[in-house]
Amino acid sequence: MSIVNRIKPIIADVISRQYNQTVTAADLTINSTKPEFTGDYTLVLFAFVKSLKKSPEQLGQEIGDSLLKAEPALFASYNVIKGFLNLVIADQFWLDFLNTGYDNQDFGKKPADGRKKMVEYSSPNTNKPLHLGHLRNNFLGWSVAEIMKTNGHTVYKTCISNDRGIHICKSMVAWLRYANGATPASTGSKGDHFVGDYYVMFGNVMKKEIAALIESGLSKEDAEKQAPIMKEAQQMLVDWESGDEAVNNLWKTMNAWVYSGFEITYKRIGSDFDKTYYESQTYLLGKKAVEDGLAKNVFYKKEDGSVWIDLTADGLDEKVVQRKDGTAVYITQDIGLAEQREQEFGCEQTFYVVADEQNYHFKVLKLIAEKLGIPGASGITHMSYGMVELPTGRMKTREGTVVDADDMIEEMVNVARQKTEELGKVKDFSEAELKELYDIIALGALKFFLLRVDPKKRMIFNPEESIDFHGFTGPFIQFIHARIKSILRKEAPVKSADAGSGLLPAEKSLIIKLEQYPTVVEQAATEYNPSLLAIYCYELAKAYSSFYTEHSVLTAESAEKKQLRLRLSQLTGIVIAKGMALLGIKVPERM
RNA sequence: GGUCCCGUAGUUCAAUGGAUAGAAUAGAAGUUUCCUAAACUUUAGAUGCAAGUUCGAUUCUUGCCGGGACUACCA
Repeated sequence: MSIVNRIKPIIADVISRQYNQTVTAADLTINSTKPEFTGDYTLVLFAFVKSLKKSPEQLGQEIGDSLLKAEPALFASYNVIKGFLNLVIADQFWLDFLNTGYDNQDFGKKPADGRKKMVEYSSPNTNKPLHLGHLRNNFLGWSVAEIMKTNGHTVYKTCISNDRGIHICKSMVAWLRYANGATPASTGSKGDHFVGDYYVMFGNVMKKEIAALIESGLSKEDAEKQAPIMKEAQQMLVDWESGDEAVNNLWKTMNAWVYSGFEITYKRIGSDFDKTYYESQTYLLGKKAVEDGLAKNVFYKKEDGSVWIDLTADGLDEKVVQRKDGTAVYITQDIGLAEQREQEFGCEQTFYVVADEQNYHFKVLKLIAEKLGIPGASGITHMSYGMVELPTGRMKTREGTVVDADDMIEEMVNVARQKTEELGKVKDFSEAELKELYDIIALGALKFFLLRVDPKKRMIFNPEESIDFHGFTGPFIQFIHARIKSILRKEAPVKSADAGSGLLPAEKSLIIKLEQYPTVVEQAATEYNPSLLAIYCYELAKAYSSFYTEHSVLTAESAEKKQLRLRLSQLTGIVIAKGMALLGIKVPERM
């Protein structure tokens, strides 16, 4: 149990008895003591001033005295400043914590609780390569899943591949028209990029065709409807749905190209899935949901045959759930898929890692699922995250302002190589070792950059300035880990010896930070927010860095101090490695 | 028009209603005979505007200004 959770009931009990009031642990506000004051944790007293009818200063003195009396082994001293009771935890508590757990590889890990969760993330379209926005999605989804696993849950990672529809037909049409049979192999390009180029080409050609039609006298609206290439794509979608063999073969071929490209990227960034669903296989599931909804009078049919749901009572709109031609719309497919997955996995909660532009969509989705009485409907959770933008605004495929994922990674690797060569600290590394190190640093920098920000918030990526390996970055934390490993290679802590008596400030700050790790993991899991863990890892590394500069480990003042610092180093190394692993970031032995 | 989100140092990000609003980076000044200087230390710099609730507001409420998303028989 964490120290904060341990002292809370003690304090609540002391207050309750002393003032004859019912105060529970949940009523207490306990913060880390600000560095400019003396203390480890601070109780905020203002909340009790009114009900107990005493001044904050007096309250603080009385509670502080009682705590020292009640738990002399736990509280060393206290001081009261304004409405804050600053508590100093006894050194012996911190030393016991360190000496019993300094080599615990499972620190922060909870036992399995049998609760099942699903995280659906990544979910790409198979008509273009992944970009920076997809990377945020992939890193967030993967990390949240791993954090929840460490928090004791059983987690399934899934992916829905948006592999059919008009957007897929667009790249197919362009390929048919202009490729002359070219393939990724014949052009030496990566499959997803190859197909993506034709998707872009489609847009360019359509723009020209529309312009020509407008020139010949058509209105903009009509021109957009009548552009020949668009009509071809629409016809192709109809053909695809009717099972046309040629179209289906082309579709299979081009999707296979894209998947071969995705596989390379996924492997490199570490994304993995327990199950991948394909829209081409699930898009008909919505039909059953529609019948169901009509039978339950949740949906209603208009004269033209289209099916709707009225959500105005819930503050939303009327939404169409099936077109008049009987085909399913996107949201209905989602309902069908949700139902199927519930039957397959039976998770109490399903996280959809999808950008916040779809907030409305998921509000509607959950409402419909609930009204239909689909099991697990209440567990539908939109893990909404903000989009990644450039300093110039939103990334747009058509305007070529998209930051490609593969290019991005490559550039980070180049910077990692350049910096590493400049520093010249790993000249004895083999080619393979260097390559691995560059990847670790490059992806560490990229993942940390995207994960350190609160997922809910939009973030700006500046290509010129965002690639940094100094300060609040992944490579800084990796560097601290390498330093720790360098010490531990020379000498590791000894199991038997008991270490330390008093704690110096830098030692204590570090140990307090270490003790918080399980609490941070738990919080990151319940709030599904990896940035809490990223910030924590940085603060821990920073605390170690200051400690390292101020005190020598291997040539400590005494054998006892050396043992203490070796243990501090070892536990810090473990927590950094474990914490970063939950973000999908590896840490090197040397760098 | 309607619904929702966001405005914090030059820049990118923090801050369960609590102490003098924290970091990083860019700026200024230092630190290496000593476990890896991708480091450490010091310094300067910010809550869009106006009211309200509160002992206390970056946080809650309202208005204004500025930015964004959604509001398709698209996915």
